[in-house]
Amino acid sequence: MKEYIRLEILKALKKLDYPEKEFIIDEPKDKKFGDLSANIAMLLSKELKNNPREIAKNILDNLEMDSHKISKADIAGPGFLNFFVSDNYFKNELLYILGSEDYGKLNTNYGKTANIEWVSANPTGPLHAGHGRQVCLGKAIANLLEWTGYKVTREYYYNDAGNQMNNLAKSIRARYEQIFNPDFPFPQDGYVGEYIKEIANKIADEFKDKLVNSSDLEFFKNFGEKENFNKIIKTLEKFGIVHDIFYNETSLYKNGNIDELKNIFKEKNLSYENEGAVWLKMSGKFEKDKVIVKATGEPTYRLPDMAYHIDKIKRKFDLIIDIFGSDHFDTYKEVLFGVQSAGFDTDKIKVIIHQMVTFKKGNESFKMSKRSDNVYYLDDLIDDVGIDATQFFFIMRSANTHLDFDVELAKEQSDKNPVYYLQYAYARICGILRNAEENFESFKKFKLEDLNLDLIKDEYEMNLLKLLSRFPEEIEDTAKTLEPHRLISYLNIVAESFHIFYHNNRVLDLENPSLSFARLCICKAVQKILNSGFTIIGIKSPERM
RNA sequence: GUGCCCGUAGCUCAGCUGGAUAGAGCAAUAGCCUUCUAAGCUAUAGGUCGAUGGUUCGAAUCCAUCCGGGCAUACCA
Repeated sequence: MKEYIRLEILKALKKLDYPEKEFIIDEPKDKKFGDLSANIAMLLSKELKNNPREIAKNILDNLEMDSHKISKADIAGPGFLNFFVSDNYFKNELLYILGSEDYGKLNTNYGKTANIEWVSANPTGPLHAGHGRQVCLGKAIANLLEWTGYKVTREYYYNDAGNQMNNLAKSIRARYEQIFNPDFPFPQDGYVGEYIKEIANKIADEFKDKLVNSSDLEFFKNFGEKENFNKIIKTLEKFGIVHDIFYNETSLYKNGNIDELKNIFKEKNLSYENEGAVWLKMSGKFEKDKVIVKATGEPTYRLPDMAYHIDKIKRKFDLIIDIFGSDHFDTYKEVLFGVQSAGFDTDKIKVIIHQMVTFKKGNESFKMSKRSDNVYYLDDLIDDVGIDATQFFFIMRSANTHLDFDVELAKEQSDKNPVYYLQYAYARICGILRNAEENFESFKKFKLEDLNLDLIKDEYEMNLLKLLSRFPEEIEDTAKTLEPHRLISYLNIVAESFHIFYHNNRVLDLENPSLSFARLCICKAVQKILNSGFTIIGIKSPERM
């Protein structure tokens, strides 16, 4: 509809010999200004040295609108062109919603491939609550991309060769040794969580004291990695997240990609040795050059990260998405810089940075820290508030603002909790449909062809239809910006409008079967949109609450 | 110090490709259940959009400076 109006306005501009200019067509906040509004006249006013209202009038006089689509157009305020879309347009859209399998599913990106890499926590321990934000964001974004036509590869990258993993090995070994000798020293920067002891106990159960005084750190590392990964994957499964590919750092050594990249930097004279380490020139874009290979001969995380991104580029995805917390802000810039220096195009890579999360129980807020023993794990959070509330709370705010996660509010099984507002609307509709199915024999024989659209005229009904027809556009916007919280705002308005509709219009009425059927159809359409929306943002559609 | 993010109602936050009277949820106050789920609806109250300048027909939105908070600034990842 927006496009239609835009085209017609452009035609009118041509007729008037006005210059063509980019302008905005948008829904005005106030309904009295119509369904859509264009600001073209104000934008032209300076160039034409004329009063915007007069320009608007000229445009309006030269507009030829199809009355089936636009019932009225007028001028208001400083020179807005306001359009009133005809009710029939929305009613036809209702038929379309009811008739199509997945209204709002776009084919904009049909045939394209996307890779989304997220979570990517190293297997040094279970996911903590703070990880939840990117876990949930990534899940929603991956769904969203699929909904717009992308073939999506979900990927998890982890470092299994670095210092952190050595640290894990040492920590587990120390806990294991302590079982037999309580005085065995624990490494200074070791991981102090209880889960390390659990892993140590498991080793002791299986191998008894055979590994005491063992220098086989590799064994402890592999054992720990496997244990931690099982836990991480179990947590992800609770969200229904399944990664297609787990990509580990080690494979980049095995296939020679890291050596190859090292050579590219050397040949291009972008790296140099100093104090035994290899440094990458950051050519003034960063404060100083960065180490890519330590004096010990071990690469820092940067080099494998760069090699990994180059690998993703070589796999020819049309879109490559990374999700990181803001604490990785600098590293991703370094990595992209390195990839570019090596001669690869990073245009396809989009990085989503989310800000940190603070958790609040009542007035007490607490932060995540792996160093402390007292960690709030993602599993704990899920146990506390449930999977849907977790998913919802993590994505209901824009990723680039700090998130205050109110655990008490999320736990609340009541009207206070914003998740239930949405889900309740859905459950209510299911209730009505059940009622129709069970108690009103007469509706069963109605078919879509029997729907009398003339019976829909009430403002609450029309309001809903207008909202529903906006769904595809909302999907497109949300997908373009990769900001799932926008979709939540929209679904909120849909739910609200439904509740108001419900309150004012009795749906099932034996005296008025045709009207009841019409309203039932509206309910079904709302149900479809809500269900699609919930599926994308990643929460359930409960039939009863 | 430098880079990035944030500062909007008592609290948590939407709104930001400039547009008409700044929105929602929670909290507060007052109403609505013999009728499809009251996890709902209705109404009232609540604001110098951090501050100051600028850009223009028009700024919460763009620019500059300043103030406040977060994150980063490792031969950890």
